[in-house]
Parts: sequence; structure tokens; C-alpha cells
Amino acid sequence: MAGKRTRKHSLVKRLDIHDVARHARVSIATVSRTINGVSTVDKELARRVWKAVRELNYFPNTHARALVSGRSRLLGLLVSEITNPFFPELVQGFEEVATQRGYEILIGSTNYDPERMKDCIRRMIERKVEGVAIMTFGIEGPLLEELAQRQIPMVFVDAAPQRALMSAIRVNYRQGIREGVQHLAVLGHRRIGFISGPLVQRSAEMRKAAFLESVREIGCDPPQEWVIEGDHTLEGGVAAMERMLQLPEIPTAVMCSNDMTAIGALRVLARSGIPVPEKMSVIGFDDIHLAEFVYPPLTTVRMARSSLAKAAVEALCCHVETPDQEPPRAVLAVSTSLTVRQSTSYAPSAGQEESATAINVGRSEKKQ
Amino acid sequence: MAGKRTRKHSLVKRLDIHDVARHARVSIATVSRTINGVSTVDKELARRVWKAVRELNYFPNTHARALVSGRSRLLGLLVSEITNPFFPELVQGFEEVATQRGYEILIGSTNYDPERMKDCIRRMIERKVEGVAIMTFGIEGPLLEELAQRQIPMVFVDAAPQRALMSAIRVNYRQGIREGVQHLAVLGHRRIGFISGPLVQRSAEMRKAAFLESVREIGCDPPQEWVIEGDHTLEGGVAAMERMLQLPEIPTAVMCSNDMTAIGALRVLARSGIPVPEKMSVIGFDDIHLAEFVYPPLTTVRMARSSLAKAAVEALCCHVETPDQEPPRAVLAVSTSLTVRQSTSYAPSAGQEESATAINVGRSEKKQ
DNA sequence: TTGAAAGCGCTAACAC
DNA sequence: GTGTTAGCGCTTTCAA
Repeated sequence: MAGKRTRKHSLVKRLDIHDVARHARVSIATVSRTINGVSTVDKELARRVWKAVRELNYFPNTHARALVSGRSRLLGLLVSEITNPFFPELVQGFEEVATQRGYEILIGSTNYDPERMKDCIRRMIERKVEGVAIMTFGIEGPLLEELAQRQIPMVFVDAAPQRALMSAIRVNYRQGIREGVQHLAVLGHRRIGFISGPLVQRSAEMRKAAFLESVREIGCDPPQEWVIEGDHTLEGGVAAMERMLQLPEIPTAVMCSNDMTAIGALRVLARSGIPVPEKMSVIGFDDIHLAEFVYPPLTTVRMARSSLAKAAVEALCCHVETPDQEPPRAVLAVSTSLTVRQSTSYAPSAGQEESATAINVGRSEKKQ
Repeated sequence: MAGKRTRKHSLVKRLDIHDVARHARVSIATVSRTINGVSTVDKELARRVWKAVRELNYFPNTHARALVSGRSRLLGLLVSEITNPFFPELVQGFEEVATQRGYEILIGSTNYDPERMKDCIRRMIERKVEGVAIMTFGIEGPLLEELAQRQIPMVFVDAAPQRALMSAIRVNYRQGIREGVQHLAVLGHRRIGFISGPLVQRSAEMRKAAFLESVREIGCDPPQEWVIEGDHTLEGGVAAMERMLQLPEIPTAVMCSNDMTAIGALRVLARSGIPVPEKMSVIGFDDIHLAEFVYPPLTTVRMARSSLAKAAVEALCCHVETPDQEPPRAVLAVSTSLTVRQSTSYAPSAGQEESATAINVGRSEKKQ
């Protein structure tokens, strides 16, 4: 009931640019210029403005700024689901770099549901994001159109449509996968299988291709049955490994397209009484937080998701801040490298000497 | 170089309320009223407005709305770090409920760094959030003042300062912890230890208190040395369990204040050749994603973080939407319950009969 | 170099 | 019931 009501909607007068101007005995234009770092402002006036800002504890209203400047300083981040262990590190990196550059981030989780994805896109458009990073596994074409129509820059992973304002971050899958395969080779493995992700996904396909190249490089050519399609889930890993164990001949090492798949595979092996790594080595991909804690701790190819995030923010900002020149459409930005833990060891039948020889031939593997 | 430049800043004219009004042959006020669901609008005109909105694919500009209405429809969410496995589920729940209610969420990770926390608070103030959920483990008083000064509602977990616009979500720690202790009792355990969190944290203290009450309830009173202070990290769990194993007498079961602590404890036990659960049972708390995947899969007390998030959003919205009546300061909203996995079993020396008897006496434990 | 004033897109008071 | 209009807080001409 009490309280001085000096505005329609609120009980307290909110500080605005006029208050600062009055306090510093200048015009609001000068306050605005000072805060925005326009160089023509007189030193003395600028000093007074900053003093007033400090004393009054003034923060500019971003909505007003956005309205007049047409720049929201908002970036959208579209992910599949935050609870998927792949994403938290990505979100963290994205937030860090974006806020550093003065952007705020709007997160949308699609939960693999086209309706929710549509909703996320609507929210982003309403809030006038200046760019969107599409980090979901797959996206509906028509929804992209919504963004494209509004000239909103987009960045993708691996591959982007060939259009203006769209770019892609490239991940160097080969690098880490090759390291993983060489690591196995050094340990004497020659019979190496692979459980892929869903091959409709570009990144899953690229990982598989990188694997095949790498095994051929060490002179192996695994039979088709040793290359099984999974779906990047734990259950998929379980199913794939079960199929593999039914084969008349099984490999001594299996590489997986992501860690969840590898963890599923590990489960089946544990259940089947096949000790890892003694009877079979397993390598994952991604290096999610979990990988370190499963049993045995998973040897895996690490993809630095914070670099991915950083590259995405930069690509977006590049579009926004230099709208005239078309930026490079694809940035090779993210490297991968092997993290050796305890799910890999010597091939069961490989003699000690053979391995020792191989070690000298192989390349060293270390964490990046 | 081409492109029709109809505005200062952009190459494309952005759709606004005037375009819709023109298209529907009504005034902008009618468009605004229609979109905001004001009931006095003529049916026919409303129909025309909606048609125009659809045809033009119009989305209102939230910045303009925020500016004039004083309502940003933005909620702040302050967390310690998104990569801490405790948080993703919380963030997901928060996003889900907030967007359902038409709010957008602004995430800030403090990374346990006061400077970054300060930065997060600044960002939230600049963007004019209508409320902030403080989900960090601890916060600096002066920073709260910044928000309080600006009449921004806040919601905390467990305990909030006794002030206007601040409320707390209460977690029913006792419920789940009691279930856990009873579960151990049923399995014949009488020698039960506890590794707490950092006791400066209110929630850690509450968990410890709940544990002590619960063990006393089953007629046990563990010696002081069996109640060790950890710090809710894996390393803390390692250190605490190492200390415990040095004791002349060790318990047959240990409850931990959170899952990371339990995972640390599990490591030490594995290293020391003490099989879990045969020689020692371990129970965690939180039920983070990881718990299911460690070896052995961790029996743990689940706290539904999505309910926590939901309660937080509701408390905040309650403040915002009915500013006159002071809402309940504390909401008992989050229940906990036991999830039994494989890190718990019969007490080593307990006879079969004893356990069997106990089973009938004890309460059944199931997932909620 | 500075200040006055227009206007960003919208909501809400007020007049009809 | 509908339209006209005055701002919301800011940036950015434009004139001085």
C-alpha cells in the first residue's frame, strides 16, 4: 500500500539514461555516446558520465537498445537434449565464449521432437536472435527456411546447406580415429570391428569412413559383418555387440562411433564373461564425462566440444559483425585425439615381440 | 550490392505490427489486442487479424513488448557449472516449464568463481530478468543485494534469507535417506557410516542430519569416526574412504551425501580389494546419470531435479504474476526416494534368517 | 564536440 | 468495439 508509485507498472522508478544524464549534467546523447565508446566525447564529460554510472549503479536497458539498434546480442543454441552427456560441455563452451563477446545465449532443446523444435525456432525468431547454432542430430528443412527467410545466420556441424549465411564447423574425425586404430595396431590387433552410428547422420558416416580408411592404412580389411550399424545409444551398442558375438569369428578389438555405444558394448561383454581388455579391446568416441567412470574406464577418442562451441560462436559472430563479406563456409576447427584408459590392451594371441616391434613402427598417442 | 534497402540497418524490411494491421485492414491497436487475447475484439476483425498473422508469418517483437510493458518474460537460472552432472537435468526441467509458461531462460554458470558470478548477475540485470533461481552451491551476499535492490524475486534451494521476494524450495531429504537406511537395515547392516558433504552448505548439513536421525531410528548410533566430512567431489570421496579404511573398525555399509562422493569411495574400495557389495555396501545420493553406469551400478537416493526446477519456476512466476500477495516463503516440493541397484547387499556377517526377518519388518523400497 | 529530436515496435490510455 | 496517440529507454541523425 505504501511505496512511492512513480510509474504505471512498478513501485520503484527504474534508473534510466535520463537519470544518469542529469546526474552528470550532460545530455542523454552524451551518456549514450560515452557508454558506447564513441571516441569524440570530451574526456571530462566522459569522466563525469562514468562517475554517474558508477554512483547510480546504472545498467543500460538491453531491450531498448535492441529495439533501436536492431541488434539483440542474442545467439540461439539448438541442441537435442541437455541431459545427453554429449551436450553439457558444448553448452558450457558456448556460453563462455558468447558472453565474453557480449552475447547472451538462448538454449532450445528439441528432445528429438519436431514439434518442440518448431517451438524453439519460434522462440528464437521472436527474441530476434542474431544467429543460431544448430547442434541437433538432424533438423527439418522447412524450419531452416523460417530462419533463412529472416536472414538469420546459421552454423552447423560437419555439413551445411549450400546457402548464404550458412556455414559449417568441420571436425577432423580422421585424426583421432586414426590414432585409435594405430593404438590398436601397436597392441597387436589385426582383427578390428566397428559399431557405427545411424548412417543417415553425416557425422556417423564420416566416423565410419575415417575408421575404414584407418584400418586399411594398417593393412587390414575387416569383413563386412564386423562393421555393424548402431544408433549412438546404449541400447544400440548392446544390440550391435550381441550380433557381433553371434558371428562365427569375432574381432579382438572393436571401435565404436560414440561412447554410449561403447558402454553398451561393454555391458554385453561383461554379461558374456568376456573380460575387457584381456579378451577384447574397446574404443569409444567423444570422451563424454561418463567414459572415465565406467568399468573398465574407456579408452576413447576425445572431441573437444568446447572448441566446437567456440568455433560455432565465432562463425556466427563473423556473419553478424561483417555482414558484407561472406565468411568461409566451412571452418576446420575441431581436432580429435586419443585418450587411453583401460579398455584397450594387447591382442589376446599377439606375441610380446610382435607388439614390441609394432610399438616402434606406430605413432605415439597422447592426449592433446 | 543489390537488395532493396528500405531500412537503415538491414537489407530487408522486417515485418511489424503495421504490416499486419494494413493487411487485415484494421488499426495496430486491434492487432495488438487480438494477439494479446483481449476479449472485446470483434470476432470478424480478430479472424482477419489472425489470417494476416498467418499469411505474413508475423512474430511480435519481444524487445518492443518488454520495453513498453516492463515485462521481459525472462527468467535467470544461476548454476555452478553445467558440466557438473547434477545440473543438466535441472536445466532441462527449468527450460521445459519456463517455456511452457511463455518465459525464456537465461543461464549463467558461475564456475565457482565470484567474479563470474558477479558477471552473471550483471547480465541478468541488464536483460531485465523477472526472477532468478539461485541453484549454485553458495552465493555472495552483496550480489544478492544487487538483485534485491531492483526488486527481482529470487528462489533458493533449502533456505532463503528472510526477506521479501525471496523464497525457498524445500527438499524432503529425510524421506529418501530414511528409505536408504531402512534398506540397509533390512539387509542386516547395523554398522553404518556416512560421508557428508561440505557442512557449510545447508543441504549437506540437512542430509547429514537426516542420516543421523534415520540410523537412530533403527537403533544404531555410529561412532563419530564413522561420520566423515567430504566435499561432494570424487576426490573428497576418495580421501574420506581412505581415512575410513584406516580405522581400527570399519562399518559394513557407507552412505554418501552425493553420488560423486560415493563413486570416489567405490574407487578406493576397488583399489583396496574390498568387494562391493559383498564386503561393503555403498549408497549415494542424487541419482545422477553416472550412477547407473559405474561399477557396480550405484544404489542411490534419487532427488527429482526436474521437480525442483518446476517448483523453482512456479515460485518465481508466482511472485511475478501476483505481486501483491506475498507467496509462501517455502514450498516443500521435492521428494526423494531410493533407487536400488547393485552396490548394496546383505551385511557380511548377517545370518540369512536375521535378514529374512528384517525384510518383513522393513518397508518396501521402490522407485517413485 | 554537444544537444534536441526522431523513431525503433509495441501496449495501453483515452476519445470516439 | 475501434482507432489515435503517447510513451517505454535507447541510438542516431542533424543542426548548432
